Amino acid sequence: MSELTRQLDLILRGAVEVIQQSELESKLTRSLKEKRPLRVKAGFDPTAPDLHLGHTVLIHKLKHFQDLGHKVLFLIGDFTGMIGDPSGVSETRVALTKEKVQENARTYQEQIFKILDPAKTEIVFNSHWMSRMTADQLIQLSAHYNVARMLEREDFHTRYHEQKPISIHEFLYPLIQGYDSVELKADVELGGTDQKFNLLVGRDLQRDYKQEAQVVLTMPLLEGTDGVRKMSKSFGNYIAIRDVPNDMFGKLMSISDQLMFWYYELLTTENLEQVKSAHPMQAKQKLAELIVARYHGADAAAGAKQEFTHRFSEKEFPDEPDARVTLTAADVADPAAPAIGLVDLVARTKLVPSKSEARRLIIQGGVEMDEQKQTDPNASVRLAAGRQYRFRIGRRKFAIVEFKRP
RNA sequence: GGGCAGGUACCCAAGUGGACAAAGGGGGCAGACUGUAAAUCUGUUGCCAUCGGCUUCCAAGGUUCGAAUCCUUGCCUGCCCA
Repeated sequence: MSELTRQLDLILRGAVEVIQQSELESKLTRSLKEKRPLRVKAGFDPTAPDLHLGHTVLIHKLKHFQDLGHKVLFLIGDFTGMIGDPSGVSETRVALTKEKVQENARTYQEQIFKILDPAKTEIVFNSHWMSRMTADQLIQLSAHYNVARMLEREDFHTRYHEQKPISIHEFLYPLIQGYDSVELKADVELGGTDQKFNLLVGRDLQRDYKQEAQVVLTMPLLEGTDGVRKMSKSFGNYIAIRDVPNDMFGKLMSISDQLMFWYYELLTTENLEQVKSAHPMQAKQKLAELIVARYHGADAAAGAKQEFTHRFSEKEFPDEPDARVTLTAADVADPAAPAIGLVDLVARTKLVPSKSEARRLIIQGGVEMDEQKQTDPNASVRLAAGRQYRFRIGRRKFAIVEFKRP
């Protein structure tokens, strides 16, 4: 197998689309001939320094390029972040301060270098050139594109037709992202399939600025734990790299079997045939273990697995409860015969948002005290000093309650 | 600048003077079922509480015995015309 084919194979693995493959081939050929690494760019939003598994699909692809000897330009879109991107329609993002951006950047590094090789990675900030751009230059830049083409972007198109707001500055985002490629002289830009439009703007702008157009490589979007929408912090369906081992493990175990295969495909190098022939539950546990081990180490993974089995499979009380409450004489009506309403007690654990919620939970059979289901919301619990009461509150939360005499 | 249509609970969305804490769907939570899942079914989903009470329908005022519903002003969004 020629070196070119070897490189292409790895680069294209898992990719959705390459625009244009012939350009990629000639860039690679030239790179090999001139021993000049390709400049591979991918941009990230600094408002969400919590990387999740969705991001790692892209980061792993960057890693592939690195392994092939190319140079990774990890772009942090701090300029755009400082303006605040309102694209979620519903919520306006808060503009970030310089300090916050710096802090986020450090957080990024800490996380991405669990995957990438620092020696072959350059972290760049687009504020570096964008904050120096004059209004004059910005207007010139915007003259390189027109509104009709902007409206081709699906997101804009849809919102336009659904009569939802589109701010002017949202039009600037694709432009700025494209211009970043010009500044960086990117050979290749990676992005999720949702980024396709923005990536293509980069090609157009590079041509306008008399550069060779970058190759665009799109990667699939990873669905979140709900299996429907893309993984995103704002949907609350994400698994963050920095999730503690137990959470990470638990979240991975809660995905559907179907989604599990997809995760295997995009996040691991496991042989898919073998995965499919294994028992789904065991396969899922293995996936969870693999991923936890990647970010937290093998010991943590083994621990998380054990904890999970203990807590959910066997429904045993965990080593460390989610809440620990100590009651004193001040919490009971009659210190001589200490007792407290069940609802109040459950609310005291702070594992439910309100007393009404506690009441509901009890009525619905979601509360156990010392392995006994409690279904009477008006019940009161008699407390013996020094004794620990073990509560299960809801599906997966546990609390220890103790009454202490002063 | 002018005209028109809107702003309802976590989200979408009904309601257009009293029976509205507010239909329906999504999401969440719980129960059943399971493989710990998913799917499905059932219940539940403002707060406090024993009856019952309290605070909500963009904001502030007003009309009324009574307002999410009517009026005024303001803020926000969309469409059309300039």
